[in-house]
Amino acid sequence: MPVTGAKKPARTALRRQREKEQRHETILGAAETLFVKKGYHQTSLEEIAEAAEVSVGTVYFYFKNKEELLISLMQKVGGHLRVMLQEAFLKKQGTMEGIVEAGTVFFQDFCRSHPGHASIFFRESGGRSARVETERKRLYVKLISDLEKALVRVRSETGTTYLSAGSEELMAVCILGIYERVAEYYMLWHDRADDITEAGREAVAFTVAGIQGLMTGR
Amino acid sequence: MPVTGAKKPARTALRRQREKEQRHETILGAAETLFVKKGYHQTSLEEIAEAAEVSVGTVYFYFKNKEELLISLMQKVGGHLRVMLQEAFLKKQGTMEGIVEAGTVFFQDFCRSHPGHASIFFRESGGRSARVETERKRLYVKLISDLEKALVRVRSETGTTYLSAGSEELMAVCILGIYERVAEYYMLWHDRADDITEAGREAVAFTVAGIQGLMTGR
Amino acid sequence: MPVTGAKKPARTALRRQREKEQRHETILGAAETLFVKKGYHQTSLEEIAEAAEVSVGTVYFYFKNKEELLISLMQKVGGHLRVMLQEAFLKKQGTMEGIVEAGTVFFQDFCRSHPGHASIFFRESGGRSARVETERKRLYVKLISDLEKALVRVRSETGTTYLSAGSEELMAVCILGIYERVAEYYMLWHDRADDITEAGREAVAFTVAGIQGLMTGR
Amino acid sequence: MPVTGAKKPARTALRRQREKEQRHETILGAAETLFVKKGYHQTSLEEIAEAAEVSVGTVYFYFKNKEELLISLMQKVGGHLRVMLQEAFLKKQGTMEGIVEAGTVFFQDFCRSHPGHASIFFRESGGRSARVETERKRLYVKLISDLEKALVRVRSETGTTYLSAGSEELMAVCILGIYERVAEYYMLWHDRADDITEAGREAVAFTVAGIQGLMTGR
DNA sequence: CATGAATGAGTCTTCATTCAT
DNA sequence: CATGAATGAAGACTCATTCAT
Repeated sequence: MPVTGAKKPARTALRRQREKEQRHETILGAAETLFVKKGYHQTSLEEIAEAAEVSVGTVYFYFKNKEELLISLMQKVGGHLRVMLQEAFLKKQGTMEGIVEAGTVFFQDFCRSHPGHASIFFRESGGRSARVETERKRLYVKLISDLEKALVRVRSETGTTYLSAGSEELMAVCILGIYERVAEYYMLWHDRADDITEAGREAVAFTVAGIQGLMTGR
Repeated sequence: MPVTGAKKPARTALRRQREKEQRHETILGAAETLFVKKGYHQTSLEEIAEAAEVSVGTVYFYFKNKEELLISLMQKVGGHLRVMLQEAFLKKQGTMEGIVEAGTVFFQDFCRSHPGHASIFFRESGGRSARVETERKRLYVKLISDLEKALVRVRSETGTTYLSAGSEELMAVCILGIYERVAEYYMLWHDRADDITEAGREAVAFTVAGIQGLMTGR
Repeated sequence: MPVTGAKKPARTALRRQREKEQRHETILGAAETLFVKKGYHQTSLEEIAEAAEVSVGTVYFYFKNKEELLISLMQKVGGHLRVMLQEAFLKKQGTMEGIVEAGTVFFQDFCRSHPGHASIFFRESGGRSARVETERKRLYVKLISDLEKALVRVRSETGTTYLSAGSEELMAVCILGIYERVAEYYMLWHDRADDITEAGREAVAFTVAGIQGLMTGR
Repeated sequence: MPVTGAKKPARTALRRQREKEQRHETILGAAETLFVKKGYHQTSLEEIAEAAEVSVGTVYFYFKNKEELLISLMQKVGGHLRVMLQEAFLKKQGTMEGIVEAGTVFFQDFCRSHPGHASIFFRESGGRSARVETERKRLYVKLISDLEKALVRVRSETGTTYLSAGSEELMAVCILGIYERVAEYYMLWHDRADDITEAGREAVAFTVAGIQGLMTGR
């Protein structure tokens, strides 16, 4: 059939496209593994290339430079985290349970299934070049803003008020801080993979109590 | 008098000792300033030497290597922070007010008078070499342990219990996470130097509420 | 008609031939523009391909390598220059006016209509690889030889002699040196596009006087 | 004697200073040799270091980067050339003989004793980075300006006028062009080391005749 | 003790060139 | 013929560290 004949090149092009994306992912994955294990500065591009089973030049074909590799990783992880939290908020929209759900999702799903992600996002991203720092800030601010909005909705739905105009922002910042440190402490330092379940539960309880503590009307 | 003669070298030795300590401090100060401004990896030893108005070799006389410089700094800052918090706890021993006092001291005194310290401790220390990472962990663990003990005392003095055996530890971790992120968010990112006062106050309220939320008996 | 059928592929072949030549020119043109603007070493093959709106591989189909691109350009420009000068000599064969004409053509026509050509020939060609250097020399020698022959003819036609046996060669070299430096000085450095007219006129006068100065019989 | 004792450190410091300068020269010399032999781009910094019998780092201690090495060389050579020409002009101040003297000095002294210098100045300096190009221009402009001033003096001393207001500049440019091409043609290409003597003599004669050709009053 | 010149291993990055599709 | 992804050798440059003076 001529139709089949005509389709062939299209198929090839598609396959190529797919292969290209796969390679992009492979390289990113190799970088992630190494950054988590050895740290950004302690990882050389040659190592990344080797781990991804490509040449150094190929890494540069897919990523402008080493910094871009880290930023891509941060964005991927950050985006992933936002999506997870957002979905949790939506499940129990406008209630404190949404906050609980989000925390649970963070500690049970995000941390447990991608321990490296937390490492990239909370540890490797800090104190690098100006460019990285800017991106890190951008991502944090987005996450905080998401949390803030969820808290605003909780307030308006429950018909209460918070201590001050900036309370939602402050609480969002606190919650992120809790997530961050608890994750690093229990997962990356103590490797108490099962403790994170229990710790996460209590951390969420702490969070909820903290929020309620800043509510004035009831 | 021979006594005078004998004393002279002692005096010189003392002066030398003093000068030595001063130089040590000068170098450490120069490193701190630069690490805060440009980041650890972006600062070269030559820059540090220049800023301290000594030669590169002199820096190596006082510090084993660059890493040691960062570790010294972390220890200095970490020690300073511990002392401040410890004193706060002691003022209102065994009560929740001690926790409040500590938080206040952190946000009002520590952050406001030494903004660079927070940067060193919370940002520059992360994701460096294994050696630095170990030290960072050690310092965090100490701080957490201090907080934990304070919480234990509060519990026993107030005659309550917490949710679980690990609750104190978990809460300590949460509190440190809050301190850390709030400090970076309001001070280092937004440069809202005055907002930290208000934010700090609310963060402390959040903390207290969180702790009380994990108390079971009342 | 079968004739039409037979002719069709021929036509296609012709078109192909034409397209091929066009592409060759397009690539050469893109390379010229970029070499003039950024310099040979500062221009990458990818840039050339992009400017010519073809792929990198295509450039390699038409030119053996990057060096070949520069050499082709040099040959094109050199050939062009030779033709222009040759025509000028022929117009007023064997007289000093032919020399004048050639100079005028160089400064008015060559330089003004193709400022990039002078740049390629006089600036970009120098100090590259051995291969390029050889080619450059070959082209210069040809030009000098042309000039030399013109000077020989002038001498024999006017019935004079020059200072020595090598005078024609020496004068040819001098003249090329004048062309070269005057062109770069007024055109490429000072961008005094109109000054080149006046300067060219005087440079020609200088040249003529120089030649006459080496004539012994009159 | 205590005086000797006191002087010792001074002597050491002086010797160090001298050694430092020597090393600077050694590196510059090694670079010159290699640039002349292989060309700037074909010479790697490692080769330069090896030729100078120092480490790569040492080259970077004395020169900011590779470009700086070339620029230093150009400046050295350019300065040297200027001094030689200047001295020649001064010998026979304000007369055409000064011009003759300068030409003679260029071809006999400069070219013959430092064949590499001419290569660096006239060949290696062209078509490099923007920075180098700027410096090259600056040096050429200075040389031209020197020649121009000498020509102005000749005019005023001899009580003649030139064709136009820009004639001196134009003639200076022509003369430099002649120097340049004649040097490269006879020395670097044909390696007719003895021919340069004869060619130089005639080139000077050509120059003088050219200048006189542009003189209007007599 | 202080100095600062010297080291050189280690890195990132570029880019001409190739070749499977 | 055209494409453009892949290669990897080559090179510039940095910087922590050492050590003779």
